[in-house]
Formats: sequence, structure tokens, C-alpha cells
Amino acid sequence: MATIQGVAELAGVSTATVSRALAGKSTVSDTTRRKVEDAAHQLGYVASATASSLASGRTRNVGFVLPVLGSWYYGSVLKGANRALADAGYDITLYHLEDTDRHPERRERLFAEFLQRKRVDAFIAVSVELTEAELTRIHGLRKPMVGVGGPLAGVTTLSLDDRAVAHLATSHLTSLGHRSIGYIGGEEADNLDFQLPRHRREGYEAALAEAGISADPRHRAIADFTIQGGYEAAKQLLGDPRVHPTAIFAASDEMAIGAILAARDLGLRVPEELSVIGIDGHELGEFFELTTVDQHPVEQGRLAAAALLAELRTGAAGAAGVALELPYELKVRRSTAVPPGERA
Amino acid sequence: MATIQGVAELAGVSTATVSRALAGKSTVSDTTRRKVEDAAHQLGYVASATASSLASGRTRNVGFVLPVLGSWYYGSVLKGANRALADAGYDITLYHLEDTDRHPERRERLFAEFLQRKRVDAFIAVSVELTEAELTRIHGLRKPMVGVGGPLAGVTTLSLDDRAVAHLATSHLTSLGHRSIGYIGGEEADNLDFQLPRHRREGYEAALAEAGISADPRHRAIADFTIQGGYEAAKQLLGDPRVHPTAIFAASDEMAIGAILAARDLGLRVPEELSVIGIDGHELGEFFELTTVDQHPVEQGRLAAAALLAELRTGAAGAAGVALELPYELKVRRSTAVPPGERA
DNA sequence: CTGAAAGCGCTTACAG
DNA sequence: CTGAAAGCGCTTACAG
Repeated sequence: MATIQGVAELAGVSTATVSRALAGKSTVSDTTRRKVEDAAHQLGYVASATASSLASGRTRNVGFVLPVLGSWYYGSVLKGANRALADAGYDITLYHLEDTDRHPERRERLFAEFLQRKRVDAFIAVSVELTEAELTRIHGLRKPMVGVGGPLAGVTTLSLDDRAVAHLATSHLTSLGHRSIGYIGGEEADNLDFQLPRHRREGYEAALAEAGISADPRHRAIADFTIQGGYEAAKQLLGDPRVHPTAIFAASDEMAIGAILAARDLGLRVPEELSVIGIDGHELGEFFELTTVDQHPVEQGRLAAAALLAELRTGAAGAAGVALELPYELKVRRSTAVPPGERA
Repeated sequence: MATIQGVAELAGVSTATVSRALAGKSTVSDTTRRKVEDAAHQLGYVASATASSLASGRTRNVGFVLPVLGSWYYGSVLKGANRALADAGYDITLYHLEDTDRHPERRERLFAEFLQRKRVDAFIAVSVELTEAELTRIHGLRKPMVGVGGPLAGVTTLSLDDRAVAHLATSHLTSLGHRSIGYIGGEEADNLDFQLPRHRREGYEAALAEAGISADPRHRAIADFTIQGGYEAAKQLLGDPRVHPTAIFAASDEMAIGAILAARDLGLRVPEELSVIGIDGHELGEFFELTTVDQHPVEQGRLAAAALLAELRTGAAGAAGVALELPYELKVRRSTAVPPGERA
């Protein structure tokens, strides 16, 4: 394990010069730089992150805070962020805000201890809901932070326009001629959350209204964003003779896939007898030929990292509090078509 | 941002004593300890990880190396490891060995730069296939390392007995009376990999032999461990009139789910006309009522962390090179039953 | 363009 | 049980 001392001796210069040369500072002559690089390469020298951090105040490490590990969505965002940060020379340290209800002490410890260690230069937080107290603590750290799925008070946030996304998905169905459109959404609990379920329902209703269709509570079902939940909710909608939708819009792809499976079990052909559309761009969407509004999670991670790197470069967390909009895209696959009896 | 200085002044002791008191060293009197703790609490002091690491040589940070981000399996292992390590006061820094074929320079940089920064005390590597050169570099770091899914030369490895697992799954089918059992496995490329596909096939064949059934190459299909791959492979097996299996054993749950969906599309009822079993314990297994051999990925992560913490505590990487066996468990759900025509 | 020196904020022998 | 002091391995004003 070579140290900067060893490199300095081998190259015949001071450690200060080694540090400058390897950091790519412009104040080093080309000859010297080459000597230093050769020596460093020969010894396999890489500066100790720990010593470098203590001296410079920069860790080249970003904290990534997320509530779920093992799901496709969060993993994808993480992947996109990691790629962009690694390319910029940054590591990622993980902070899993797991299962607050059952393990409040773990969450407490995360904010009281782990986040206070000054191990990272900045944070990315995905779909994290923070209390006032937690937000105060985060701000007390005085580190740049970018949220995905916000908004978080005083934090730069990248978020999806959930109303617009739901409006687009529903309009896709009305423009095909559907008039009886079921909706599978999430619980609209009045808690810390980001209002995502409510916004998506509002987008759905706005699109219905535009098409001159009156919203009917019997056309709506609540689920938990999983395949199983979507399956059960769809069975309720499809099994109710008073509803009889010709299309279903689900607020997530997994719920939409559940709806497709429910339709199959009920003997309904998709899309001939039932159209289904979701939101996400889930990896399983292709296999199920699911029409969806893709929110490009990997790209979301990349954008979050890019925004953070920009704040890190300019120094001041100048952009703090700004809200940026994430891109989305309608992807029409086989699961949506004109209503039954309207084929050309 | 309080420093150890501030705490020392407030408590009226030296910084050395603050350090010792907060580290829980036994050589501090109870009164002093209390004074220090009060002062630290009052100031919201937490030792800087960076300064502590440089002084002590310990980072309280573990590197987690994995080839895939965004999949259920790796996310689950990560979750289990993170939980156990966080409870012991450790952070996790992520090293994503992504897509080596398309981005060899990223992989190279990871080994040449990121891993050399001495940011972590130890490594956990999941299903990572390393070249000789990479292994040499890792060993040059002289840090404890635990592999999951190994084996890696000179590294403590936790692995599944793939032959035994496949044998168990297949025997479950033969013991129900199945004689014509299809197999969906993975490509047995002769590369760096861990021979997992080969071992699972061998376990399948051994169980067949025990039941007096001769192995037939036409009963085997190759896929890529995904739902889509399993679906296509199952269609081949089920569509071939010369094969006509009454059961399918897939080397992963996702492929098994693909097989269930293929059976549905071919009008075959599961389990009445076709039994299906997988390996994994995938979160979707319950919804599809899939019989499986659960390999408990979250628990695998926990065990890896525990093994690593043990090495870290005893100092010497004493257990290096040891191979430990991971637990597994047959979970019988609705997707397997006696062959057609044999119901009581 | 380069070097000597201070300093980042801790931990830990060493002495007492 | 406690403190003074050295040292971990870098970076960065400061001088030249």
C-alpha cells in the first residue's frame, strides 16, 4: 500500500507536488506531471479517500437514501445515479430508511448517527417522506441534496407531473373511444406522502371530464401498487355487472399486469374485450405487451446525479428548493385497442 | 457541526477522554462518561467518520460488490446485509460491476481506482466472477472479504448446494409420481461462472436416475432466468408432441412463472395438467401459487454480513477460504400435484 | 512551477 | 482513570 510519501520519493519531488499533479492542477509542469504519474502507476498508488477527505473537506461520496431495497423501481433509479456518479469519480453510500413503523429506532439512529458522520458530500433521496424534525436535521448538515419524487421543503426536487401522466394515460383510452374506464389507484392517506395517488386520480378524472364522461366512484378501486393488489382490484371492477368497464387505467405497471391476469382468469381477452394501461415502464411490461406511460427510472437517477454534481461544482447549494420536471413517454403496446365492437 | 474539541471543553476534559468515553472504553469513570455523553448529546456531536478512520485505520464501512442493480434477488441480499451491518454501526458503499462486456473501462476503473481508495474495511461480493488479475488486486488490499454464490479462490464463501437444491425440487416431482419431467435451465457456458446451471442440471438428472427415469435431452430447454425466457422455453417443451411432460422443473422462479403463463396460453391447467416448480423464493411466487425451493436471499445477506463482522472482530481474516453452506427450504404451494389421471 | 509547513479531527500508545 | 502529544495521509494557503 503505497502512500504519497513513497510516490514523492520515487518521483523525486515533494508530496505537495504529487498531490497537485495527481489532482490535475494546472500549476504543474508537464515533465513533473509525467514523472509523478509514472511513479504513482508503478507503485499502484491511489490516494486514501479518508486522508484526502479529512484534508480537503470533500469526500467524493454521495449518500443515497431510499425507502425500499429489492424493488425494480428503486433499483433502477439507484443504477442510473450510480453510473453517473461513478463516472464523475464518486462513490455511493446507501442509507436504507426501512420499515419505519416496525423499526422506528433504526430510522432514528439513521438520522441521529449515520447521517451525521460526515461521510458524504451530498445526498440523493428517492420517494422519501421526512418529518419536520428530520428535515431540520438534514438541513443542519449543510450538504446539497436532491430529491426524486418530492417535493421536500427547501430541497431541489425532480418530480413527475403525476396529474399530467395520468391524464395522458386516460386520454389514450378515451381517444380510442372508451367511455367506461375503470381506475385502480392507491390509498389516499392524508399523511406525509407525496400525494401521488391523489394526483393520479385527479388526472384520470380530468381526462374523463374532457371527454364528457362523468366520474363514477364505482369505477374506482384501491390497491397497493403490486401485481397481487392490481389483480384483486381488477377482479372487483370486472366482476361488478353495474360497472363493466371496457378499459382499465392502473396507477402502476405492476397493478396493470395484475389487471391483465385478472382479465384472463375471467375469460376476457386483452385488448379485444378489455384494454389495460399502466404507468412506469416496468421491465415486465414488454413481456405482457402492456401499454404504459414510461417514467424512465434509470434516467431519473441519472438526472438526479447530474443535478447534484452541478450543485457540488458550483459550490453553493444555489438551486436548493427548485422543482424540476421529469420526462415521461407514452408507450403503446398491444394491451390497448378500440372498445369491443368498434373494430374496422 | 460540533467537533471533539467542543465536547471536551463543554465537559471539562481532554479530547482523549471524550474519544475514549464515546467509544465505550472501560477505562473511563462513570462520572466522566456521563459528563461527556451529556455534552456530546447537547451539541449533537457525532465523530467525523473521516477523521476517525484516518486515526484508527478502521472505516466502519463495508464495500458491497454486485453485478446487477434493480433485480429482486440482489436487492434482497443487499437488504439483509445492510440491516445486519447497520445494526453493527457499519455503512455500506456500493460497487456495481455493471455490464462488463459493453463497459470494460468502468470495470477496470473500479478495480484500479475505486476499490483502492481504502474507503472500506472489508468487502461482500455477490455472484461476482473475478479474473485472476482482479482477484490478485482484491487480495492485495488485505481486507476481509466474504463471497455469496462463490467459490472465489482464497475467499470465505457462502454458497448454495445447487445440486442438492435441484435434486430436492426434482424429487418432489418424482415422489408425486411424475415420470416425464421437463427441465428449464441456464446456458452452461464454460467461462468464469460458478457452474450454477451445470450443478442444477446435474441435481435434476441425479434425481431422475434415482427414480429410475432416464434423462432425455429433448426434455431440457435453455433460458436466461427471466419470465420471458421461461415462457419461451416452456412453450418449446410443452408444444413438442414427443416430449409431453406432466411436470416442469425450472432453475429459477422467474422461469417457472414463465412456464405457468405458457401453460395457460396453451390451455393447460396448473397443476391439474402440469406441475411446475422453481428455485428462489421469489416475491411473486406467492401470487402465482408457485411451489419452490426457497433460498432466502435476505437471510443470505444477513449471513454474509455476520461472517464478515466475525472476521472483522477477530482481526485476522482467519476464516479466509472457508466455504459455508446456505440454507434452503422446499415450499409446497398449489402449482405442483400428482400427474393427470392419478387423483384420488 | 515547486516546497516547507500547517492543519483537517480524530485515536492511541505512553506517562503519570 | 486521565492528559499531553504524536501521528494517521493527505491538501492547500503561503512564500519563493
